[in-house]
Amino acid sequence: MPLKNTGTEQLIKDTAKRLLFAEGKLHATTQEIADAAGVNRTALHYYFRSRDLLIAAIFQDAMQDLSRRLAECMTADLPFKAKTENIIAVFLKDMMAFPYQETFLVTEINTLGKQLINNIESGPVKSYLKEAADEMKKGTIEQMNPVHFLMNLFSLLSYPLIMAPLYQKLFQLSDKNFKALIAERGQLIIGLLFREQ
Amino acid sequence: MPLKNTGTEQLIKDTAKRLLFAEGKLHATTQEIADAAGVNRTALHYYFRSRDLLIAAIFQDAMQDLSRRLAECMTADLPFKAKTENIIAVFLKDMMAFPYQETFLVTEINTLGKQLINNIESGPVKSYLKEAADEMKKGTIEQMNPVHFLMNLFSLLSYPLIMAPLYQKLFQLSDKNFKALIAERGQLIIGLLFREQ
DNA sequence: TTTTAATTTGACAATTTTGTCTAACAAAAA
DNA sequence: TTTTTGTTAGACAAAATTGTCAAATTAAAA
Repeated sequence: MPLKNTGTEQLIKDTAKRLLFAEGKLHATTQEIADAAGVNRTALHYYFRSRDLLIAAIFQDAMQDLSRRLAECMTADLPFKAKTENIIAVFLKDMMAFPYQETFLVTEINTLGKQLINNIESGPVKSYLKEAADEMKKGTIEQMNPVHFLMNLFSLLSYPLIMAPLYQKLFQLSDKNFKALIAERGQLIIGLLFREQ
Repeated sequence: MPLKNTGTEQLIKDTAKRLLFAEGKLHATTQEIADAAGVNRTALHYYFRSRDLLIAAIFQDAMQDLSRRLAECMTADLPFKAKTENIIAVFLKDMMAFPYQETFLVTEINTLGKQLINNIESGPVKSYLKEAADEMKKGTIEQMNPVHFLMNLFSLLSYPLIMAPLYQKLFQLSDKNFKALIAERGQLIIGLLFREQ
C-alpha cells in the first residue's frame, strides 16, 4: 500500500525548523515541537524514531540547504559583482526568515563533534574565491586574502540579524525601524566591498 | 563566622562559562558542568540553588560584562579612529576567548523573553554613534546611518569567530591557518571602515 | 462494503535531568 | 581540644523529558 502522505512528517520538520531557526529556541523539547505543530508527540516518534534522529534530520537538511545555496550562488553564470549582489539578495532573504540556522549548525557541531560535517562541498566556494582574487588583480575590490572578502560578506549579511534581540535594545530601535535598517544593508554592503565606480 | 571562600562558587561559574561561551555547548547539563569543574553536582545547588539560577547568574554577569566593555570602549578619551582601533582590539580578544557569549545571550533572550534585558546602558553607544556621525561629516568615514557603521564593525569582528567550525571546513583551513587569518582581521577591518588616508 | 495498512492518539514506562536531605568533612573560634 | 559553622559528598526523591505500546482512526485498496 502506498503511503498516505498526510504531510505530517514535513509539518513536524517545518515546525521544528521554525522554532529552532526562526525563533531561536535552541532548547526546544519534543513536546514543544509537537504542540507547535498541533500533533501528538507520538507522531514525532512515529516519523523520526527519536528526538536525536529528528535533530539529525534537521541538521542534514540545513547543511544540504546551505550547500545547495552556496553551489547555486557561487557558480551562477554572472559577472562577479552581479553574482555577489545575488548572493546578498539570496542570503539576506534567508537570514531574515531563518536567522538562527547557522547558529543551530554550529551549536550542534560543538556538542556532537566536527565529524557531523561530512558532505559540505567546498568546490563552488573555491571557484568564487578564485574569481574574487581576479577582481582584486583588476582592482575592482580591495587586495586581501579572498577568504577575508567572503567572510566580510557573510559577516555583514548575517550578524546583525543573529544579534537582533540585543542590538534592538542597545540601539533603542523599534521592530519597524530595525527592519528598515536591515533592508538598507544590501546596498550598503555592496558599497563597502566594492570600490567606488 | 566568616566565609571560608574556597573559590568553588567562582570555579563553577567560570567552568560553566567555559562550556557555554568558549566551547559553545549551549545545552550543558548541571552534571556536565560539575564534572568539568571537578566538583560534586550538589555544590552547584549549594551555591546557586538551581540550574535556572546558575544560568541567570551567568546571564547577568555576561550582560554586565558586555555593558562594562561597551561603556569603557565607547567613552574612552581617544580620537575616533584610535577609539575604534581599541574597540577592535578589546572585542577581538574577547571573541577569541569566548566566541559564543553573545550567542548564549540571544538564545536565552529568545527562550525566556526580552524582559531579560533590563539593564543594558545605551548611553555610551549613543555617544559613540554621535562621534561616528561627526566623522562622516568630516569625510573620514563613509556617509551612512551610524548604526550601520557600528553593526558593520561588530559583524566583521564577531561573525567569523562564531562560525569558525563551519568556515574552517568550508574554506578547508587548518586551525593554525584559521587563527592566522583571524589575527589579520583587526587591520583589515580598520581598512574597510576608514577611507584610505 | 469489507479489508488492509498507514496514521494518529492516549496511557504507560524508561530515562535523563534536576533538586533535596542528611551526614561527613574541614577549618576557624572558643 | 571541643565547638561551631561553612563546605562537600552520597543517597535518595521529584520532575521533566523521552520512548514504547496497543488501541482507535482514517483512507485507500480489494
